Amino acid sequence: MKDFLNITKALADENRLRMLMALQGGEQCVCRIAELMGLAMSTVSKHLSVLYQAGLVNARKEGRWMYYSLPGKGAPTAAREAVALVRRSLAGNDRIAADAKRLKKVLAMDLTELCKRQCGN
Amino acid sequence: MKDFLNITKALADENRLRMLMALQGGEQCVCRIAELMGLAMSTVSKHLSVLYQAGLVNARKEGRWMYYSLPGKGAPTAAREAVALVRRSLAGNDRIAADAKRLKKVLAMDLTELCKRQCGN
DNA sequence: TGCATATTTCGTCCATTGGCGAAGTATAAT
DNA sequence: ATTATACTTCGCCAATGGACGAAATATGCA
Repeated sequence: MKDFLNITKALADENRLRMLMALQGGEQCVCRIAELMGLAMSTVSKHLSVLYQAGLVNARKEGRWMYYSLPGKGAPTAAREAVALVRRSLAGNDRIAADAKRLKKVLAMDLTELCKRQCGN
Repeated sequence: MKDFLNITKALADENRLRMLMALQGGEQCVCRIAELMGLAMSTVSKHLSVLYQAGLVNARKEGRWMYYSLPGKGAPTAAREAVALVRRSLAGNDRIAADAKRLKKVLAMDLTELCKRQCGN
């Protein structure tokens, strides 16, 4: 019960849903997601932590960067099914589409440049 | 997005999950659920309203009683899939099993007697 | 019509949550 | 070693959410 509730609570926030959907484009570091969402890095970090606690994202550290991604086949069933439900339910959504479009631009930006801007904020 | 968010928010509460699961035993009026959950009737009514707004339960009025039930085949896909996920995820849960057991006792109680007690509270 | 009663709505309280910036932590580069 | 930087944690504030009891709203019954 507690596990499933962690999942549903993690999904009960628009920004976290947007982040999950954005991760469909592959793993991302916190900076890029902060840039995409227009939120403070600390806020994004917290959101990703909530998603991670619920098992809805993987986390991988590489140097100074943390890469978050959607859970793979090894992930618990409940988490995978939840992510699948989100994907199906938000597939055609306008906001999500706009995010995906904007993500491309963010991906084109220079990473260190982008992070510097975020951190200097 | 808003619709799906309504669903996830509705599912992000333990008592509402318990109510959804309890409705697997068939449609129930507010009194019985209040008795089952040990919550004030106003609280239960609000919870059911949240579930209803999200499309996760049907509501049927019969005389003074409101009967809530799980959505049927006519319900939107997102809602039906969400309920299905809840059912799968909480199927073997202890608390849910205890609720189901207790629900039988509640069903055996006299309805008007039970409601009188709830209202007099 | 008036009364009983099942449910909803309202007002209030307290706990939780999302947001930010500042401070802390860990890792790379000089 | 010192500095820079990507991220997390902490402390705070405002907004939201869940709980209750009281008041309001139906609906059936005498």
